[in-house]
Amino acid sequence: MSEAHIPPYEPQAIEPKWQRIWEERRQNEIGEDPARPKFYLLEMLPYASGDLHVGHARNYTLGDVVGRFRRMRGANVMHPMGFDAFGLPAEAAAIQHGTHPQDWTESNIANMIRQLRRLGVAYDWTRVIDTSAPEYYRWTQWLFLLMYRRGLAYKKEAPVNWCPKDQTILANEQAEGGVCWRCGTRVEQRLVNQWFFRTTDYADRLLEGLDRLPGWPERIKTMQRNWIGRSEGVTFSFEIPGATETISTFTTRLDTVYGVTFIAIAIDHPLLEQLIAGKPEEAKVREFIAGVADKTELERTQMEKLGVFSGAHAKHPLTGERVPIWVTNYVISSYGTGAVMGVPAHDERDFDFARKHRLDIATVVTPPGDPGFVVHDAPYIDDGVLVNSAEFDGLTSEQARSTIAEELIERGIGETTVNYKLRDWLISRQRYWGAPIPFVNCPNDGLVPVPEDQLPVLLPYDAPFTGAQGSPLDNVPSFVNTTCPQCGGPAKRETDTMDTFMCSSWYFLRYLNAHDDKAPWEQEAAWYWAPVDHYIGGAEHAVMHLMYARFFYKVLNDAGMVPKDEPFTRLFNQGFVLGENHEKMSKSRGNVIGIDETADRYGVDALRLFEMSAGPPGTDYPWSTTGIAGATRALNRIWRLTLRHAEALRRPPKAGAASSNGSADAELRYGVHSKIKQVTEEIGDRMHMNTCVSAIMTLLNDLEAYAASHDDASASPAFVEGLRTLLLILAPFAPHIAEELWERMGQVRSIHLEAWPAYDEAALSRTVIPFVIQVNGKHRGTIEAAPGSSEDAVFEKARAVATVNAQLDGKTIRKRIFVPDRLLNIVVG
RNA sequence: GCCCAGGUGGCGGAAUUGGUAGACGCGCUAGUUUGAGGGGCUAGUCGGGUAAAACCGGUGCAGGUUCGAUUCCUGUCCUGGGCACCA
Repeated sequence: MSEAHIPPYEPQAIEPKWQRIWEERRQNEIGEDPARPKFYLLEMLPYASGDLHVGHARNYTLGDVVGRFRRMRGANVMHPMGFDAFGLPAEAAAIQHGTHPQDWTESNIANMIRQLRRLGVAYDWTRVIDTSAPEYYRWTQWLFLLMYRRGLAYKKEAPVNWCPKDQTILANEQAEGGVCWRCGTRVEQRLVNQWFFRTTDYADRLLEGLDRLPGWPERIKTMQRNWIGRSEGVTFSFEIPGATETISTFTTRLDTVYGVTFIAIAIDHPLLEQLIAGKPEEAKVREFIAGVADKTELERTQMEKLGVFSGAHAKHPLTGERVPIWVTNYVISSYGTGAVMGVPAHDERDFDFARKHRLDIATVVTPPGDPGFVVHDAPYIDDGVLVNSAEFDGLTSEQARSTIAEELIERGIGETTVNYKLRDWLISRQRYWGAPIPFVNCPNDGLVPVPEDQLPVLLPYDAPFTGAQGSPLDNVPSFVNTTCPQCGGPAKRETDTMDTFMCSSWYFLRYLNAHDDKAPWEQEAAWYWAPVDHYIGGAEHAVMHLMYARFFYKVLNDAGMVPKDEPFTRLFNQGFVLGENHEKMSKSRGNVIGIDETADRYGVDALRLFEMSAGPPGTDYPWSTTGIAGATRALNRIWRLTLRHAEALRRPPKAGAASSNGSADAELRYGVHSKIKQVTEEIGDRMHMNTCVSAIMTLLNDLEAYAASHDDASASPAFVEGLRTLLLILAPFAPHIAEELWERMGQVRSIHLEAWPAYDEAALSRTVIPFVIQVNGKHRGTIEAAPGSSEDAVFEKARAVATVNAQLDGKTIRKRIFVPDRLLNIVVG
C-alpha cells in the first residue's frame, strides 16, 4: 500500500469495534479446563465510588497485560471484576443528597462497568459481582452463620463512639479528633452489645502462614507481624496485704522484676474500687478517672503520662517489699491484664512516669562490662547483666528471664503467657447500608440464628436516612418485628449490619460460581482455581483487608471448603499515578485526570501504553500530557509501518526465516529475538512493563530504520518476522490496535489467542560482538571481535585503537584483566 | 523515637550477576516538509572543553574495598511510607 492510501489511525473507531467483536465472540469467557494450567489473576475489589481516573486505569491495565500475556503463553486465565458496594459513602451520599444508597450504588456500578469495558481489559463479565446484591450477601450471611457454627462468632459489650447531640454511633473516621464530624460535639464512649469474630484464635496461624508466602512483599509481611504483635512473657501476681484478691501483671522483661518500684493500673481495672474504697485518696482518684474516662483510647495514647496514688500497696512476690499502686492513663485494660509492673530504670514509659511523680528508680540490669552502672538521665532498656537481684545477680537478662520464670511457676504465682496486639474482629456496624446480621432476638430462646433456607435476610429498601437516632433499621418495624425460627413466637431482628470488610474477605471465591444459588461456590471450581495466583492492589490494604481475607480463608480451609490455607500466593502492590504537579491525585486538588476525557482524546491503547511505560509498576509517577501524546505518536508509527507493508504480510511467511540479506538481516533478527527474550522474562517475573515498552519502541526504531534502508524490506523474512513480532508483543499492552493491524495483515484468528513468540537462541548469537577496552579502569575505546576471542587477540586489536594506544604510550603494562566476550582492562604504571 | 523503601540529565526513568552511566520516552534546539492545527521527517541534547576530536568531571554527601563501584561496605544528610505508650 502506498503512503497516500494509508488510512489514518482512529482509535475512537477501532477500539469500540473490537470490544464489541470480542464480546460477540465471548472471547474472554472462561471455564475450568483440566488440560491447561490455570492462572487466577485478580485486582483488589474496587469500592463502587462512581468514577474511575487514570490511576485505576494503570492498576487494571497492569493486570490485563499480565493476563493477556499468560493466556498467550497457554494458561487458562481467570480474570474477573466486581464491586465492593456496601458501605458508608453510599449512606453519606443519601443523607447529603437525598438519593437512596442502592440507587446511588447501582448507577455508580453501571458507570464503572462502562469505563472498565472501555479500557479494554479482558475481564470475564459473566462473573461480575456486586456485594450489595441479595444474591451475593445471602452468602455473606451464610458465611456469618458458618462462623457462628464453628464457634467463631460471639456477642459482647464493646465501646463505640457516640454523639450525644445526633444520638448516633459514629465510625472511627467520623469521630476524628474526638469530635463528631457533622456537629462538632464531643464524642462519648458508650458500651454496646456487638458481634465479634475470634480472629485471635487464629493469631498464631496468621503469623506462621506469613513465613510460607515468599511471593509477598517483605514490608507487608512485617506490617502484619507487627499488627499481630505476638509477645511471649510471664503473668504473675502481686498480693495486696489486707485484700483477698491479687493483682496480676504481664511482662516480657522478668529480668527487671527486682527493679519494680510501683504498680501501674488502668483506670477501669476490675480491682480499683476495692483498692480505693474508704481510703483518703478515694476522692482524688475518682476525680482523676473522671478527667480521663471520656477520652478515647487513641486520645489517651497522645497525652502526657498522668496518674494518682491509689492509697494501696502490693507486696513484691520476691523481695516482699511494699510497692505503691498508681492509677494511670497510660496503662490500657484491653491488653494483658490491665496492670503493669513499673520498672523505671529499664522501661522508657515507666521512667517518664517515675520522674514526673518522683518515684524510686532502682537499677537492676547493667550493660555488659560495667557492673557499677546506675541509671540517671535515661533508662537502660537493653539486655545486660543483673545486679541488686538477690540470688540472680550476675545472670544475663536472657538467663534471668527463664530462671526467674521457673521460680515463679514453681511457687505457683506465675505462668508463661503469650499476648497479642491483634484483637477480635468487631463485625457489627450500626448502619443501614450493609448486609444484615442473620439473627433474631427471641424473648424465649434468646439469640437465634436465621435458618439457612430463610436467607437472605433482605435489607428493606425503605428506611429513614436522617443520620440520627442510631441505626436506621431500628426504625423499620416491618424489618425488626419477626417471628422466632425456633418457637414461632414474636421476636426482633438484629439491626446491626456487617463490616464491609466481611464482604470483601471472600469475594474472590464467589467469582468461581458467581450466580450459583445452591452454594457460595462449588468445591470442584475451588479445587481447580483457588488460591489466587497473582493479587494486585494498593499497600493501604496491607493489614485490614489482607488479614481478614487470610483469616476467612483459613476458617474455610478448616471447614474443608477450599484447598490450601493461604488465599493469595503472590501479592503485588502497585504505585499511584500522581497529578501532573506531582501531588496526590484528588478532587480537592483539582488534578484528577479521568478515563473518559483521556480516552476521547488519545484512545485507550495510548493511555495503556503510556501508563505502562511511565515507570515500574511498584512506584508512583506523575501524569504527563505530553507523555501520552508520545504514546499516540508511537502507535501512529506502528500503524503506518505495518500498513505500508500489509500486502506483503498477507503472504504466508517463508519457511525458516533465516538471514537472506547478510548481516543487516542478522542484526535485525538479533534485535527481534533479544526483545522477545527481554519482554518474556520481564512480564513473567518482575513485571517492569516500562522496560517492555522501551523494548517495543526500540524494535519499532529498528524496523523503521531497516525499511528506510531497504527498498524491498517486505521481501525479507527477517523484516516480516520482526513486524509480526512487534504486533504480538504489543498485543497485551495495546490490544485494539494490535488486533486491527493483525487482521489487516491477513490474519483470521484473534491476535490475543495466538501463541506468544518464542525466541531463537541461534539468532541471539552474533559473529562479532563489542569488547570494552579500559586502561586503568577507564573506558578508552571499544573494539569488535568474534565471541570467544582470546585475550591476546583482543589486546592486539585494542592497542591499534588510537585512544587506547595514547594511554599506553611510554608506560609499562603491569597487568591485564580480561572478561571473556566483554572487556579488557589494561593496567599500566 | 523505631522499622522499611528510595535519592541517577530540564522531566519520567534504564543499567536484573560489580564491567561502555543516562537505554526508551517526554521536553528542548536546529534543519527540513510546508495549507495551518499539541502534524511528518532528519540531526543534536549530562556539565566543562574542542572547529570536530582528544581530554577532565559526574549517579544526594564523606570515606572505604576493587584492575574497575549507580551496583558491595561504613558513616552522614534528605525524601516518601509504616508503627508509635502493647508492658
